[in-house]
Amino acid sequence: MADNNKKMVEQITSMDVDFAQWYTDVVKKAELMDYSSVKGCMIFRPYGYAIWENIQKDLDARFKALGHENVYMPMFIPESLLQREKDHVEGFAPECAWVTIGGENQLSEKLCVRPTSETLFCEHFKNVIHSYRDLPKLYNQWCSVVRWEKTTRPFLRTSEFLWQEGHTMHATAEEARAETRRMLKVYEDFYLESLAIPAITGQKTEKEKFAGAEETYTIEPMMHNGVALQGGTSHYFGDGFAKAFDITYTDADNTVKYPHQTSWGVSTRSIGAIIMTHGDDNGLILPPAIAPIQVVIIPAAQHKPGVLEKATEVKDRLSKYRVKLDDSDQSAGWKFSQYEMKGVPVRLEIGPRDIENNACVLVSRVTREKKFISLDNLEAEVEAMLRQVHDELVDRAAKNLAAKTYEAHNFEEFTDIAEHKPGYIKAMWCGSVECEDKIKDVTGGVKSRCIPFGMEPIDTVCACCGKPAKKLVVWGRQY
RNA sequence: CGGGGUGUGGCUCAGUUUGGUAGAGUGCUUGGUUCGGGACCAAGAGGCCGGAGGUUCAAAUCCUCUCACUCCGACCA
Repeated sequence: MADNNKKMVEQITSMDVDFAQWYTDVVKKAELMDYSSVKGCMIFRPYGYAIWENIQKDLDARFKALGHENVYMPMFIPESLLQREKDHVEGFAPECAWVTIGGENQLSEKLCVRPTSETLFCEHFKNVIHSYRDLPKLYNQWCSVVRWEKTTRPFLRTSEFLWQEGHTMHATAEEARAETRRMLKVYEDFYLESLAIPAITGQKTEKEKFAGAEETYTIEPMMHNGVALQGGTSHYFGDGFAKAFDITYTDADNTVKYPHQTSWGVSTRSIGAIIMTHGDDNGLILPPAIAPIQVVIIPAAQHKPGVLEKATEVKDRLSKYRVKLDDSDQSAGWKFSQYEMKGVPVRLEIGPRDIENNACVLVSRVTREKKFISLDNLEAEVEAMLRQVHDELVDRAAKNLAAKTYEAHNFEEFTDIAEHKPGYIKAMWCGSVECEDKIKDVTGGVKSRCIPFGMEPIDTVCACCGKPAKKLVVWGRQY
């Protein structure tokens, strides 16, 4: 192995040449998805869907550990129901798909294919919440939603996408606010621990918050090219929907009150985040926690007696992991490239020479370094390398995030960075929509990502207008 | 929704300028030799050229309309 960084896969466009084309190449070549004849919709192929299943399992366990229960709501929303909350319908109406015909008859009321399910949950909450004893209600649903997008890209923006949407009702505003923040933390932990993606978290500005919400919180991972991806959001609704839907409960003091509401969601867009955060010119790199195949075993000289037997034995010893033994008759080199393209975190090579020495070879997808190990230490070495892959991915992503986060103290600095340096810009903000609009206008698309948690002010005046600053905001372009 | 690009065997594309009835590589199938970084030889199968209409003796090629994908904006998870 003279050059570990040599590009083996000619079919994938280099990231540095054309990031968008690289992305499209990877999702296709890694067999994550395919296009369908339905405009704006995509097919999840087995490997891509398996990633989503692992994400689901992981997140679902985190939700259930906190007491959330899964439910399933209808996929249609009658027009009158959607219109109950004014801001909400204004926000979503432009991207709704409508059903107007049932069978062969015109419907008396058209049905929206759900773009999100707040209204359906509220209609139901009205029926099941009567007493303070009925609260909190901690619901979640796994489903797909439809938003009639004008431009689509695999995983990042499709007309139909898969997600989970949590919807909760609480007795008090404090409790609902705490839930909103708690679920954002769940997302933050999930991104870091399971997807190996460190991210900035914080609150959305008024301009960027969810239609109908009082407060929106967000997790904003940065992709390899410095562009942001909204990775998940958590909303606090106050009692706005409760009032619009007339949801009330009788409190312990026998007074009638409105409950307070939250919702929060993560979608299949998170798969796009994985691809664009970790991938390289050889293809996908999957974090071990959600990789459909964590270890691929590739036998060398597999036709020679004893090799496949030994490889199978190794596979059995690693049964606590998701392991695949590829004994197809492709050449070993072909298999190496194939599984690198598909982002399998750890490759295990075993051939006659290794078997003679009671050894095998482990190769990390991140560094592609070969490590010769004794079969005596097999389990521990595999465990260590999987952990190492995860840590290296986190480390690499954190370095990228840090390296591409800049500070701007005035408008000239801001526009200069926006034009020349892809990434995040930390800058103080006066709180006005005018400054947000101006920045977006002048820079051609840089928007406020969030008012981040845990960052100190860097100045006293707004980087845009020079008036006294209220908040530090992280700005950037987004997918 | 505005601007660009592309639609030709499964995939990547040539052929379109100058109409003459479809080609390459790769993949696939079968047989053999190989096998530790995308192996080689041989023989095969597979496309009425995105769709509709028009011009013409003749259309992948020219004209009109349409659909899809893709990139760049605006909108959004």
